[in-house]
Amino acid sequence: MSEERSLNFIEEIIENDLNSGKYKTLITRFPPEPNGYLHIGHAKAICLNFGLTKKYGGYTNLRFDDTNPVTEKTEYVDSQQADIKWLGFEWKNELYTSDYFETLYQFAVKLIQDGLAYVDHSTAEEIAQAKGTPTEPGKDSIYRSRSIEENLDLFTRMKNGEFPDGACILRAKIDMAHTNMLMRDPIIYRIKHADHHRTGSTWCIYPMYDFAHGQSDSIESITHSLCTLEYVSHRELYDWFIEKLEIFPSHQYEFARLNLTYTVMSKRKLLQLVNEGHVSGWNDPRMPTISGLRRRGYTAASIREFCERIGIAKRENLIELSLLEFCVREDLNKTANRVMAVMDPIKMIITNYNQDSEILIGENNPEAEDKGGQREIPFSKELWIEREDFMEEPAKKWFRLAPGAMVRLKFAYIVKCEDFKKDENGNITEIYCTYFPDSKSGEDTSGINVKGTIHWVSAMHAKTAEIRNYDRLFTVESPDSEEGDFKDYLNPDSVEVIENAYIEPYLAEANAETGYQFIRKGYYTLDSDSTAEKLVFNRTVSLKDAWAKGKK
RNA sequence: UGCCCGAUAGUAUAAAGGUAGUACAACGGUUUUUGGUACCGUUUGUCUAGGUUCGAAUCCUGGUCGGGCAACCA
Repeated sequence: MSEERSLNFIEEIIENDLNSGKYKTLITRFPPEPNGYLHIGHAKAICLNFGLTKKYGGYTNLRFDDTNPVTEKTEYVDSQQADIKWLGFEWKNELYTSDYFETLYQFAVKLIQDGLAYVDHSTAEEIAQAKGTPTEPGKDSIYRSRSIEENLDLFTRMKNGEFPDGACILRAKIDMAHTNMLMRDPIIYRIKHADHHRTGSTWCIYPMYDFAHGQSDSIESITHSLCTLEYVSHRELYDWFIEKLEIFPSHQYEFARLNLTYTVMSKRKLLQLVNEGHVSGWNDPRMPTISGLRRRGYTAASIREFCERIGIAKRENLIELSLLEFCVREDLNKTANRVMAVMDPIKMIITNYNQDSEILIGENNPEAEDKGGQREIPFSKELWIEREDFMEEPAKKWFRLAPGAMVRLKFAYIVKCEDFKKDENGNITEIYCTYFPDSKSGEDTSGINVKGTIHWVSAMHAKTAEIRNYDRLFTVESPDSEEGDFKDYLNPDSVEVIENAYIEPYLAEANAETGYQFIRKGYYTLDSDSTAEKLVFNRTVSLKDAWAKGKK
């Protein structure tokens, strides 16, 4: 099929199955539990499942694994659907495990009839106690040998709501001494008198994951059921139920989940960050959620590219955040219009500029195929420039402004620094320059060569905006393998808010969903907090900065 | 102390018994009206001990290290 690119181990399995005629059509599924927001780790699974059927044909179902009514909400169903669509994938069928509750119930009845399941009245503690340990076998429950008739009757009564939560459970009868703990008579149905987000109060017994997932795969004729490594030991049970129920044999294959440096990925920990107010919500731009990344300015294409590059394997991994950043820079470099914004302003006065102002023309994106078009940029006698672009006593290899030094103002003229003014504290307040009228960008006849080009905004035309410069959320590579609580390693400087940055007028009409490059600074996007009066920009990622790096 | 996974440059990922390659990172250079981009180059690797073989990252055995497994969660 594909000769050029090497295959990952799942693609190899699929190609073998397709070539041998084992399956004619590939069917996969993405099965999130609707109990939280999707994150970049889910994106890996989404790209895998949908990408496979895109590549080999067939289709992918979206199935909400909603077997636990107390944790699941419609709100999450909606956000998860939106995130998958935004990532650029389309599912064939929108399905819910809860659609199969009746079928699953019948499956359980069959198991009982075949003498392979029983109702147990032991308490949770007793069951845990009797389970044994990985090195010691468990003990049979005293309810294990009940008659089929009695089990049938009790299970019916469980379903009819005759028992309170926890009074009893239905267990598969396998082997209490099995070396795989999951095979020691696993619980398959429990009583929960709780409202389900889709089935309401129709049911008061709900199947456990292990008694729902494989069967749901089977019902949908999923050929390749892909999940993460922590389910490896569940596969034995998955296969056991399919065999005993004599239903379509879906097969489970496991791959390593994504771990990212300077990030936590578990839903529990992300929820904690939200609940304890360390971030503003699930879509805080520092969160690794799809909605957070989107708000931060990450593009769907860049996330898909990232998932492509990290590969699929069975080994535990910790991917460097720099790869994700590379992917978004690579994408935005081709699409983001170049604009100018000054974050830490200092005034520059061009002493020999005698006009009021003029309109300059700027090319929006030299890297785009169509160059991104052009825009007007007003220029005048007084400008804002970046404080860090001036050094009173220039360092070695300093290409920027310093007394007597010359730089080009991007899209405009070459200027020479003639003088500067300080306040009583020694802070520089104003810089005085002269400009070379014949050095205008695009029609430069001055013959002057300068090493540095800096960005600027015309003071009289500037608009203001709030700029939020985000950085990594944690100070250590692997917050959850560090000693103590992962929250001890939160980065106190994960966001720097600049209340009043100066932006060029063109940006007043910035729209969300669009990435901009603030020249020499980074990629930015309009935040949803923006109002007509106050624009807010998020830094998606900084530009590489060889100068800053060299100084360290 | 049981069972199950896994182990290739700093990080990932290829090489189906036959040249250890690619990307990111790092470092150096060229180009540049962004110290960006682009382009070129450099450094760094098969966990270990045996065995099979003309030949082993790959197959076999032992060991070491890492991860998972004892929720009425998924």
